[in-house]
This record gives sequence, structure tokens and C-alpha cells, in this order.
Amino acid sequence: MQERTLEMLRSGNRRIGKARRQVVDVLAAQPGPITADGVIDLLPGVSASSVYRSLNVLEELGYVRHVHLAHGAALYELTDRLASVRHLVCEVCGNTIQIPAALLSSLSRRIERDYGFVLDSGHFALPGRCASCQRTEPGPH
Amino acid sequence: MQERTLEMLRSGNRRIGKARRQVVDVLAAQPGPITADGVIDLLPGVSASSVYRSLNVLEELGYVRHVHLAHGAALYELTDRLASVRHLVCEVCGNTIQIPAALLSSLSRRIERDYGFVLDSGHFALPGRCASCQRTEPGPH
DNA sequence: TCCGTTGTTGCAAGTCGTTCGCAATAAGAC
DNA sequence: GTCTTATTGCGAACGACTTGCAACAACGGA
Repeated sequence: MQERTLEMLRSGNRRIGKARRQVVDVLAAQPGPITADGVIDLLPGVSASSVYRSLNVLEELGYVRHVHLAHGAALYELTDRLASVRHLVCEVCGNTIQIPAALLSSLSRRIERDYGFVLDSGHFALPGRCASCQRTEPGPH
Repeated sequence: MQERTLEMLRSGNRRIGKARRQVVDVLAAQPGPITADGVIDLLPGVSASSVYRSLNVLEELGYVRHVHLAHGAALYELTDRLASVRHLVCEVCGNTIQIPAALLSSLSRRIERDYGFVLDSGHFALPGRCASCQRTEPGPH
């Protein structure tokens, strides 16, 4: 774990226990977003509640963010990774496609200008149907 | 209840029981989206499971749609009403703002063109901060 | 109008994702 | 090494739904 990360983790009366350290390692090793359950499965020696608590602490510290899907568990991803990326999630097959966050910027600007509302576009994934699930029957979602 | 609605409800081996009829009435009386729990509260004589089941059936029939928020319970709204409207939901105060669905159309087109992904923009609400909650501390969401 | 089929309802229990209370453990400052 | 207190694990609780099951009641037909 990098010194920079350790410093971040220790800021604000924080300590680094067994669970926290392992959760950080798992997150850092992911190429993309992962669910809390995914982390739990990768860390059989760590209790589920500790994983959830660690994820929350790491989020407070700005190390990760979570993204909601229309249904089911949230996805966690390193903050710096998420900064420039948004997610499309297929409602049929569940696959996620990453798109540049910039694609949403004109919509964001428009909404802020017209409604004074600041979009938090990193906080939700865009649901829909991917190319290969176009012809599939509609899901129960 | 209109004849047109009754017909729709009776299509596909459906019957109209006490709960279903009342749920339809409540939905029709709403000026905007409502949660399942909101419907349940308005119908003390109807069981929660019947409300959920009715909402699901009505959704299959195309009478309502549900919209997910980043957190908490989904919102239900008449399909024809939702057709032209999308929702902004403030993560701080919870208020929802309706915006024309058309605002999302260029984004939708772009995503479909570039990724073959068809956005289901009616299925999620856009989270963020409304004008009056701009300066509030970030929520735990 | 009564009948029978089968969709609908209510209740309680179950599921999924996540949070919480609590006592035991262990970081890290001194 | 000591001591304070953050962190952990466990199990119970939670919110939002879903489901199994037996009782009930629509509605098409006789």
C-alpha cells in the first residue's frame, strides 16, 4: 500500500486494522467497479459488516465512491477512477459499459442553468439495453 | 374508473379485485410520483403485499412504471404521465423536480450511436442537489 | 342465478442489501 | 509496555420487497 494512501487512511483519528487494509487492497486491485458482496467473497476471513464499515469509512475519506444501479447492490470504485468515467448497465445481462463522464457535461450544465440543480452523475449508473440484448424480452425490472 | 382502464386491466386473464381497483384509484389521483409505501398508507384496508402485487401487475399491463432513486423506495407513476417527464431528486432534502424528457434525448442518441446502448432514462431519477441545498454538507449517501 | 375455475387477497415468513449494538480486540501515541 | 479508543466480528435489526399458502371472490358459462 502506498504511503500516500496510508496517510489518507490515518487522517482524522483513523487506524488501519486488518479488515480495512484488506478492503483497500481488494479495491486497488480491481480493474473496474465491484459490489460490497464481491469484496466480501474475496475476503473470507473478514466479516461482512467490517467490509461495509470499511467501505463507508473509505468513502468518507474520499478514497472510494459508490454508484447505484437501478436494482440490486451498489458498485464501489476508486474515486480517482470514477472521476472521469460513468457507467451504462444493461438491465438484461447486467454488463456494464464505461463511458467518458464528459458525455454528460452538457446535460449537467443545462440542468444547472435551467433548474439550479447540480447533477451528481457519478452516483448512479445509466440503465438500458446493451447492443446484444436489444431484442430480448423486457425484464421484470 | 374509465372503461378504457377497465379493459386494459381485464386483458390477459386479469380480474379486478378490491385491492387492485383501489390502487388504480390512488395512482390516478396522484399529481406526481408516489412510493409503494405512500399507496399502502392511503389504503389502510389493503395489505402491503397486495399493493406491491397490484403495482407489479399494473406495470406489466403498461399502466404504471416505477422509477428508482439512488436510495430508498422506488416511485410509481402513470405511464402516460412519465412518458414525457424525467425526475431530478435532491439527495439532501429529497424533493423531486420534473424536467422534460426531451432534455435527455441528445444524450440518449449519442449513447445509442456510440455504444449501441439504448438508454432507459425513465427508469431512474437523476440525483444531485437542488438550488436551496447547494451549500449543505454532503449526505451519507 | 347458481357453478366452477382460477385469478386475487391477506397473512406470515423469507430474501436481499445494508446497518447497528455490543463486547472483545488491537492500533498507535506516549 | 500502557492506555485510550478505533476497529472488528457476531448476530440481530432494518427497509423494501417478494413469496408460499390457504381462503376468497371475479367473471364466463350453464
